[in-house]
Amino acid sequence: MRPWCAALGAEQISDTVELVGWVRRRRDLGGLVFVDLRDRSGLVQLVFEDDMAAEGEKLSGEDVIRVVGEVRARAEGQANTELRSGEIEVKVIELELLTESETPPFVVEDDVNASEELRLKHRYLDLRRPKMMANLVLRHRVVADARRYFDEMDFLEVETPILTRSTPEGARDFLVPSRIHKRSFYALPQSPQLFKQLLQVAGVGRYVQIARCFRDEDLRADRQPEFSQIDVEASFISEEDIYALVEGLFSRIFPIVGIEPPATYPRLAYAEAMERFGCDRPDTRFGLELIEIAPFCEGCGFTVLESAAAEGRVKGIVVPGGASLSRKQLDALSEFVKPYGVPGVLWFKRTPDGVASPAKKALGEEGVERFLAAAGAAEEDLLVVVGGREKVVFAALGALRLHLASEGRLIPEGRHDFLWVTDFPLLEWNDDEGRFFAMHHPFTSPRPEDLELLASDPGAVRARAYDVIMDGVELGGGSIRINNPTVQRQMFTALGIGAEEVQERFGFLLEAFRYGVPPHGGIALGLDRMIMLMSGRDSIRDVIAFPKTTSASCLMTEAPSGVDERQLEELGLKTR
RNA sequence: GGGGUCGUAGUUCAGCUGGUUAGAACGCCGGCCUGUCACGCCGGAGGUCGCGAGUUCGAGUCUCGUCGGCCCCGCCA
Repeated sequence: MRPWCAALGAEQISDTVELVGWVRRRRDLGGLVFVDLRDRSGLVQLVFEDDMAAEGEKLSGEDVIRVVGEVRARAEGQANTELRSGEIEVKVIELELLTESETPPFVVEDDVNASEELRLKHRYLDLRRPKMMANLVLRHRVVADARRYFDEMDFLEVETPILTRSTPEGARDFLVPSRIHKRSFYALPQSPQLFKQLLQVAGVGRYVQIARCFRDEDLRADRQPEFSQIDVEASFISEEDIYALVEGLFSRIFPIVGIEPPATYPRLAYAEAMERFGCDRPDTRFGLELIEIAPFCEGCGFTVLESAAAEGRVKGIVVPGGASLSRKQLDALSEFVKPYGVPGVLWFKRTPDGVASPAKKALGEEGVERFLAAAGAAEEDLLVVVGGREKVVFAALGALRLHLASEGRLIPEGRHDFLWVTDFPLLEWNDDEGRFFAMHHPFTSPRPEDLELLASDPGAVRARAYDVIMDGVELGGGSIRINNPTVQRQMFTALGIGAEEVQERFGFLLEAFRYGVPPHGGIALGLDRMIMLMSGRDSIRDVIAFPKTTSASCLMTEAPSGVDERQLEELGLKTR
């Protein structure tokens, strides 16, 4: 095989090699022409001299060429330490222009900042940039190592259907019309959930799949309509087995980028995570934890606080050194929290000149002092307080905490925190629909000691569910599943799904469970987010070869698109 | 569904309170150049100011609408 460009080094000196690749840049000195040749591995410098100089002059950016040349050491002091192949260069003896390139719409180099729109339209050029190619390489290495890891642990990779049936609950499905069965639709899987459970009934015992999942919901920097999971399920296991399995996996793959996770991760109950961080996927790399304020509000003399404490929750954050924030900056904090459904923040300051707060008139100097003392605010500190319904208070302060940390650059460079969040609620009340929904999914096992609450106080039941969090990003989540048909029926009852609907939607699962279902559980890890964190990017688009825009289109293929009338007819469909 | 922000040479951007011929850098084209690696020097071409209305004597600039990119809320695990 031909060598890769960047693989050439001192060992190949005086070898004659054949190279292929793309012309990255030409430096034409007249009778002497240098060309950087690029392939997946990187760059090597070609030299066209004497008779060949005229040949080299004809080349331009992104032309595809084949050369035969002699590897030689660069002269003293002319090595390029920026290049892996910088000690050598290749004196070209023979040149073949395989294909000429038109001038590309943007220069194919790492530090050229073409708009993402343009990069997505010409994704093949974008991927040619070394940083993007490195992301593809990293992704491959992680997947390859993960597969090796699970193979060593006796897991079996099994493919599950992409054309499957629509199930209620969870995200909106992508639907695929059936030509053969008019008015019937397949759905693309939101995850292989039911199949991986059925594989346990089948006796696979330990299942893994790099699975593509589809969810028709609005997009974000970390959300694409199709994404990949490292999907895992096993029989006869407990939470502890899953934790150890995932910790073992991460210890294998994170070192690829120089991150060494601890052998085991701290565990945090959901309720505690919410109280301390206002978030079920806390970033624990910095402080600014939430403080309970409500006990100091009763009878304090400031009606807003009194009623907030009586009807909901009041919590705050102490910002060390935050007393220096200007009025304008404090107003901005209020603006920041408004979208989360609270009226704003109430602030208290302790400065050398005394205390300050918009509530000072109502509370008096002593009142303000009492709040600051209760929150443990030192001189020059700022206390911000938010009151309202529990859900919005947590949402507002959880978001504000992250905002303050990034504004104040409070996250230590190079630090990475891994942790498990456990004991999630089994069910979550939905106001719009007026019923409970499964927080994880309807097959998640309640904790046995909470089982009796399922009928009386469904919201209080804790689940045998867990999420693995890194740096405030949810990398994955899973649960021990229900393997008792009676409990499963109780769960459906709590969800308000009638017996008939259960039979129609999930009959096949319940039937399977009649024939010997092993206790089982699993987890799904977000591969794209994992690669994003490993490569230090802030969007999963950068680690997916051909991603969609935030409006779910592909700028390269212009998908989605209209189709022929005839295709619609065959499917028995009419568009409006 | 809602909010914010951006859209001007091939690219990244500048363009003031509306006013003559819309600029810069990089890229591109031509010329010179034998040790460059962001090569250098000289010269040149290149514009549907996203699109559509409106206000105005006059719109890149103001107003409304619309399309597209990005970020966030809702939604989604």
